[in-house]
Order: sequence, then C-alpha cells, then structure tokens
Amino acid sequence: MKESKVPTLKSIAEKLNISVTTVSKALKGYSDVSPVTRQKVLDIAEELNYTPNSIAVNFRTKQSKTIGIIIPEVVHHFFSSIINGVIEEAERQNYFVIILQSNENKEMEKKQVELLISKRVDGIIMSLSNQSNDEDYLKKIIDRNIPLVLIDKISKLIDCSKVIIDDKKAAFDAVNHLINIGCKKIAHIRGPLNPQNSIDRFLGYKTALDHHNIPFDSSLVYPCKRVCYEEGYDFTKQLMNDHPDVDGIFAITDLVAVGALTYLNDQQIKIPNQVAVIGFSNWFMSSVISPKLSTIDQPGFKMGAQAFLLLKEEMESMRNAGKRVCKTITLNTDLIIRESTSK
Amino acid sequence: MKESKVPTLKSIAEKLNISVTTVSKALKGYSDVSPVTRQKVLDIAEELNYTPNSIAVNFRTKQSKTIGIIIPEVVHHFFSSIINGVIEEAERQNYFVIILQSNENKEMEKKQVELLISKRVDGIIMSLSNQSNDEDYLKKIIDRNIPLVLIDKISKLIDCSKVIIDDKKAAFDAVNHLINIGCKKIAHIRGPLNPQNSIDRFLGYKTALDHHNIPFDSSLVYPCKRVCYEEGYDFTKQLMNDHPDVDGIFAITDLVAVGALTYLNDQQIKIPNQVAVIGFSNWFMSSVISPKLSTIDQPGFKMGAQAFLLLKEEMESMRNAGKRVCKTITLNTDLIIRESTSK
DNA sequence: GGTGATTTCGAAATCGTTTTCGATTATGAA
DNA sequence: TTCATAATCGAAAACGATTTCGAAATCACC
Repeated sequence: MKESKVPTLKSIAEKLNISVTTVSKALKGYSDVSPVTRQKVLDIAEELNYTPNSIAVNFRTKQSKTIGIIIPEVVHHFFSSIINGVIEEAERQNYFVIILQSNENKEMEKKQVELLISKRVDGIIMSLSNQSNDEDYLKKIIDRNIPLVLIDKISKLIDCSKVIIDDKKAAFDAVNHLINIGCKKIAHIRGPLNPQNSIDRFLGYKTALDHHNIPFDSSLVYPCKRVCYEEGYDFTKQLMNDHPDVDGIFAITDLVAVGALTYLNDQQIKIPNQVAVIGFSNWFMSSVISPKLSTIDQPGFKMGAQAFLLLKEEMESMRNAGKRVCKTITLNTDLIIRESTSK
Repeated sequence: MKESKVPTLKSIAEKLNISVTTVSKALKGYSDVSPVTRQKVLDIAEELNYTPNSIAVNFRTKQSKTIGIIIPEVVHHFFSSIINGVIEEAERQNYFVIILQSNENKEMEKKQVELLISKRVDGIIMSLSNQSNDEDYLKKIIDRNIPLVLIDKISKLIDCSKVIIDDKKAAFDAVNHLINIGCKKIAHIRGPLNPQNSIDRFLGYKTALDHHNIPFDSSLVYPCKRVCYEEGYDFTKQLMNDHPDVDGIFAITDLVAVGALTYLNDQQIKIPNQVAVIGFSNWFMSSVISPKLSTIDQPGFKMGAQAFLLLKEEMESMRNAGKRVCKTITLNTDLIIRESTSK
C-alpha cells in the first residue's frame, strides 16, 4: 500500500518553506499575502490536489454544514419529492442532508430527533408522524436553539417556521369541483383524526358542502388509520353497501383514491358517471391508472426547496440575531382534472 | 438570549475540579479512574445533559461516520427502496447517510463524486447513471483508497465490491414464463445499450428464446432512451403496427410495462389473452394497475442493506489491512405472476 | 538618512476530544 | 521502615484549519 498521505496545509507549507498561516491565507484570498507567494501556493495546492479537510473546518467553525430531515417514510411519492427539493436546494447552498425516517412512529421520531441533536446538525426539517403533535422532544429542539422548519405535516402548537399548503382550500377546490360536475352525495375517505392536514382537508370538504347547501352527513365520512391502498378499497366497498346512491368520493390521498377506483372497477361501477372520484397529492401513479385520477397537485419539490431556504434563513437569524424567524410559507395547489371526474 | 453554553468535557471537569482527561476516561469506561470519581462524573454529565461533540470526535478520530450514496434519482420506487435499506442499516451501525443524485447525467455524477471526496465521507455507495461506465472519477475513488460499493447499476470495469441481482437469469425467468403460458412471438422493450443490467436483461431474453428454439428477431427489440412511461406507450404502439401478431411483451422495467398496458387497454387489446405483458422490478404501482402486472421482484431494500454491510466491511478492511475486499453479492429475484400473464 | 506608513509574513492560540506517558499517592509485603 | 507494586490522576500532544496580533521588511516622502 502506498503512503500517499492526504495533503494538508502543512504539506504545502513545508514544500514551499513558508508557514501554514500564509498558506491558509493565500488559499482564502487574504490581502496580506504577496501575489507571488499566493501563486506559488495555488500551484502546489493544484499539484497536490489539495482540498480542505472539511471535518477540521467544521470543527473550527463549529458548523457541520449538514442539516437533518425527518419524514415518515422515504418510499413514498410525496415525501421523496420533498427530499428531492431539499437536497437540490441544499446542494446549491453547500449543505449536506441527512435523511431519517420515523415510520409514522412517535418513539422512532423521538429517537431520530435526539440523534440529530447529538450529532450537532445545523438545522432540522421535519414532517411529523400521524401520532405526534406537541411532543416534548420537539420543544427540546426549540429550547436548544436549533433552527427548525416543519413541512406539510405540522403542529400548530409548535412555534417555528413552516412550509405548508392550504389544505382546507385545496380540499374545498376538490369537493367544489365534484359538486360542479353534478355530484349530489359525496363521501369523504379521510385521514386519521390527529394530523392537522387531515383535519383541514375534512374542514374543506365540509365547507364546500355548506357552500352549496348540501347537508353534511357524518355517515359519509370514513376515517383511515394507515392511509393505504387497502383502506381505500375496503372503505369504498363499505361505502357502496351503506350508501348505494353515493355519486362522488373525495379521498385524503391518491393512494386511497386508487384503492377506491380499483373497487369500483372490480364492481363494474362506472367512473365518473355513477361515481366520480378525486384524490389528493398528484402521485405519479394517478396519471397512469385507468381511469386517470383527478387530484390536487401538491408541489412536493417546491415545498422541499422552500423549506431549505427557510431553514437557512433560520440558521442565519439564530447565528446573527440569536432569535427565530418563525415564518409560515403557504404554497399554491392546483386542481388537476382527469378522467375520474370528467363526465 | 440565554447564555446556555453547550456542555463540554471541560465544563464537567471544572465543576468537579478534576482534569478533562479523567472526565473523558470516566465517560469512556477506562479502568484507571476510581468508581467514586466515575460516578461523580456520570452524575454531572447526566445533570448537564452532556453529549459528546461529535464534530470534535470526528476530527479527532478522523472518521466522519458518514457515508454518501449517489443514485440517478430519489423519486423512484426502486431507488428509494435502496435508500431505505441503506439508511436503516446505516443507522443501526451508527452511520449517517448523505444522498446525492446524478439525474442520469455523467457530469453531475462526477460533480457529486468530487463533492463526497472533498467532504471526506468514510465510504461511497453508487448506482451508476446510464451514461457512465469506467469513468476516471470512479477510478479516482479507487486511487484515493475510499471504500466503494456499486449497487445494481454497476460497471464490470471497476474493481470493487458490488451488490447486484442476476439480471440475465431474472430476465430469463420472465421470458420463460411468457413462453410457458403459450406466447410464441415475444417482443422486448429494452433499456439503453450501455448499462450492464440493460444488456444482461436483453441476454436473458435471448437465452430464453434460444432455450425454447424460438428464433430471435431483432426487429422485436425496441430500445428505450429514457426508460419512461411514454416510451412504453409509444413503442407498444409502434410494435403493434409493425407486428400485429405479437403475443407477449417483456419490458425492461415496470414503468415501461405500465405504458405498454395503457396503450393495449386504450386499443381494447385483451391482456393477457391477445398480448401478455411482464415487467421488471415490482414497483408498487404494478400491483394496483389494471390488469395487475406480472413482474420480477427486485429486492431494493435488501440490496440497500447489504450494500451498507458490504461497505462497512470495506471500510474496516481498508483501515486494518489497507486493502479492498472486492466481493460481489448477488441477491435472489422472484417471479411475481399477476393478471397480465394469467391466461 | 530619518520617519512613518505600508506590505508581507509567522507565532501562537483556539476549537473538544482522545490517548500516551509519566507522576503521585496509596497499598501491601518483607 | 523500606521497597515494590498497584491504583489513580493529570499534563501535554495531537488532529487541521483559522484568525488575531505583532514583528519584520520594504517603501515613500521630506
């Protein structure tokens, strides 16, 4: 094995018989080093293929230049889109991103938070699990003065910056669209009772009904626990038994909507003529399923990018002013009309 | 703003009027510190909520305890499954994972490699872009003695550890299955010409034909460039024009197969009776599409987990023996039979 | 040539932890 | 008591880069 040592400032300094200080200054463009010396340093650095030891720089500057993001799961169209946005923007700003998963589990989420804290990341982006709300480990992030941005799955009880969509309005748009194409009896396969966006989408559903003077019927609302394909299928089955005259379904997310579509297809129930279906989130899947699924486009990538920018603002504010920004950014959603609601 | 300093070894030492050395030793369980002192140290550490500054530890031990993974894209069922496997196993072993994307672009991939090298990660896992083969930046990783594991999209020309599936055998199984259910004229919508697994799957296709004495017809092979849904749709259209009597399609990946299914559905072509279709990879989507898609299950999660374990072996071998392991692990695939090939 | 200003450089401290090695004290045996 | 041994602790160096501060050398100007 070769003794090819990794080059350091010292190696360069020794080769030129000058001090480490001067080498450092030359490389960083300080004004108190002569052009001649600077050039010699640059040449040797180039020759040795020198790159600063970023672990040492991190140590010295007390910044890890790394942020952490905790999400429920990676293998998920929306969350992976968020990750994509975060790491693209982070890379542009010279930050690395550590990804951790909570698996929708509160204990796991707590563990991940503590891991990130102990590893001294510069900031944290989180999308909460369905179980969590104002947990003490979230407050710990605040107490420790660690920059924090919540994204999409937020808690109203935690005082920090947030990147969200207007779930209530988006849900309103979806249900309003169903009503506009003639649906009279619309069911809602909703999410769990705890998460904020599940609540807001339910409220949007209700508001749209109100707006068109359609009486709200709680027996038309089915709450998912795991928010999965199977629940979409099973609840639709149950729904069609309970209310054979239902003519519209608004599902909390595309995955559930696809489950609904599958049941309706299996039963030869005409979509959208007998039952129209609209989902939420605009997963890739929804544009290749048959019939193609109408949905609400939720800009995951953009949300991720925004979240990083906001986190950076938080990090700078904390460093300079010692206090948080606590800004909430609300991004627009779009109603995507496809076959499942095109009568 | 409070002056709540982050506790260090020094804070503890000062509080107890002992040396930093002893505190460090007490916390690390050295034998040359008395039980009494140790307990006092542990108590104070507990009280101050001390956690070691891992940036300092990294600096001291010259290990970042962080690995990097470069993949073509995050928003992708298979690759996100790999990531999931890597980070789960890495977390168990106390490592962090940095994720970077090449976007199937060679220049980007090069940039990402250099970024990871300059940031001094302890090891790198890579799934190559379609453009890359034995690029010089890959050799640079080898030259710099950085542990490397290639996963799934590998290059035979780079000498390092690898985690793969037997693409040729898996493709053979898929096509063999088509033949067994009675297909006589089977088309292959293949991947680009460069990537190894695209080549191997093509070879598996050819071998299966040979094995059943079906003559190979190169006009039945359509090469994708971007390996996307649209190509699956368009090539199937072209295929059905060129060869109306084709009765089986083997697609390089589920995404392409779903494009094929959609075209066939649009044209009211019966699946699988007129044309049977099989994909590759077992994306979630393929089990909810109609008809449900037969495919080859590619164990992304397991591959990711294995890749990390192998990388760890590489890291230890490099540290201790100064040389690479260069082991190749081949994981099993499963033939998943669903509606699209159930005559 | 003398004075002050400017240019150019380097010594040294610092960040927090780990580890080596030596010093000191206590203990035990003779 | 004496000497050897064991038990316990701490000083100091090291990791690599950055930055402050002061020293030295050069220059400009009268």
